[in-house]
Amino acid sequence: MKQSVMSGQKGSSIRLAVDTAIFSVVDGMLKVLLVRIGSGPYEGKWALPGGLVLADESLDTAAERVLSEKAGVDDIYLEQLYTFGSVDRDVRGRSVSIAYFALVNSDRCLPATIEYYSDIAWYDTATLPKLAFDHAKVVEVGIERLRNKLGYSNIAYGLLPREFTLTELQTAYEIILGHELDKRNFRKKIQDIDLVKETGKIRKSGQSRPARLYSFTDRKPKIVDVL
Amino acid sequence: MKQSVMSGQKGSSIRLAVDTAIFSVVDGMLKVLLVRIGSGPYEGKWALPGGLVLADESLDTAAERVLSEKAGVDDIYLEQLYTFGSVDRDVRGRSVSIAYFALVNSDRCLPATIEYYSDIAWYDTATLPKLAFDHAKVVEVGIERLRNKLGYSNIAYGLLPREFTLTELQTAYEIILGHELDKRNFRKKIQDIDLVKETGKIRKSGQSRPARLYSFTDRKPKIVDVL
DNA sequence: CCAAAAGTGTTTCCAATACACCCATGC
DNA sequence: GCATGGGTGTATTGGAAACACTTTTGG
Repeated sequence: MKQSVMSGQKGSSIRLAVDTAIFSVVDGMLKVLLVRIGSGPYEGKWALPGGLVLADESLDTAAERVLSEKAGVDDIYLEQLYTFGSVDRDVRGRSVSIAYFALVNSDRCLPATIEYYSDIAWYDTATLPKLAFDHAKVVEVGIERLRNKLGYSNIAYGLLPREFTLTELQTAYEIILGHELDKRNFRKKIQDIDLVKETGKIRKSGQSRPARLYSFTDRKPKIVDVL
Repeated sequence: MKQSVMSGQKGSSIRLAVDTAIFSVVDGMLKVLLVRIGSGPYEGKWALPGGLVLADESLDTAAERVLSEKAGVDDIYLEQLYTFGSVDRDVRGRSVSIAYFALVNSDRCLPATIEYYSDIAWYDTATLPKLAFDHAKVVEVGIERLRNKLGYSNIAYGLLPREFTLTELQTAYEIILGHELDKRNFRKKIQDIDLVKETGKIRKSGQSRPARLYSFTDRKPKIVDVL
């Protein structure tokens, strides 16, 4: 019983991967970015973008690199979600995956939005195809994290463009939470807790009153009681 | 850009470990169980109990096994906390550690409470020694998780004996949260949300009024609005 | 009857909810 | 002048917070 920490066992040679669930609000739906696997036993299946962790990079760095290489996005909101390590999660052999959670602005130009890429696409989270590995679970945990965190943080800055109307902000919240919010109460709360600031600009939107444009007061993760 | 998922890189041979921060409320303090490292570059340093993940066990299983082997505890509250993977977290070479978070009842007989073991001990979280690796960070994240979760779950069942008084329950909350609670409001809330039930028994405690004994209605993790 | 901890009710206040109307613009 | 979405104020209510006294026991 008097052993030292981490002694006695030989190196276990478990493959270590990062997989990221990238969420965005597109066309009034909460979507997640999927890629099609090109070879091996999972060929043709959809999965989250992911890759192996290299020996000389941290987990966060690995996630950023994979995001850039596989999904073509950089500098987006990214946080660690959960680590999955069932023995049988990958038929090719033992692997452990550190799942990440990312958010992109709907206005960002993504490869997936370009026709050319037939093996990468946004999928509505409400109607996902069967996913490889345990990625369905990753998406589920990711949505849960997103819903919770909307309520007590400014995380929404990762989803909206730099400037937006309060109606757009509210709509994003409604889509993610899956239910409607009272307009007056929402605006009151948002303005109470200095989550956003007026830009002074307005946006004309056809035959109706123009809307004021806002931006987040802070584009770094912050804890605030939003709802 | 059209690569498949997890292809192209060779196996990275990163050592994979689990490390667990085991918390308990002892002698009016929030304590964490530490073990002394017996050999190698970290010899003599204190660290969380941990060990390598074996090739044929899941992460949760590895955490349970290590808990049993290194700390002598079984069947306690355990959940995954966060995964740490800085490149330089271990001078012996690249390693990634899946940190776990555990709770034990103060009445459970632990090896650490027996004089014989000089290399395992409960430390007050307020006055920890320097810890090996990034274990100080693990403890910090664990305490944060514990504090948050007390407020919206029945997680406290992991810390209290099967039967306890409401004063004992309140005291545990106060110690962990680090501030006092109003007795009447606390009891009102606790009784509203059927967190605990009366056992019918009472405990005599010297020259004062005997206290009713309660037990948790549920000893499985549950989401409830406690505070 | 005194000490020591258990146990209980009421008032106050603030924040969440519910709800309906006016405003600015384009056509 | 009307259709469209933008923008605001108030009344109600329910829960959190603050607060003090009575009860039961042992010595």
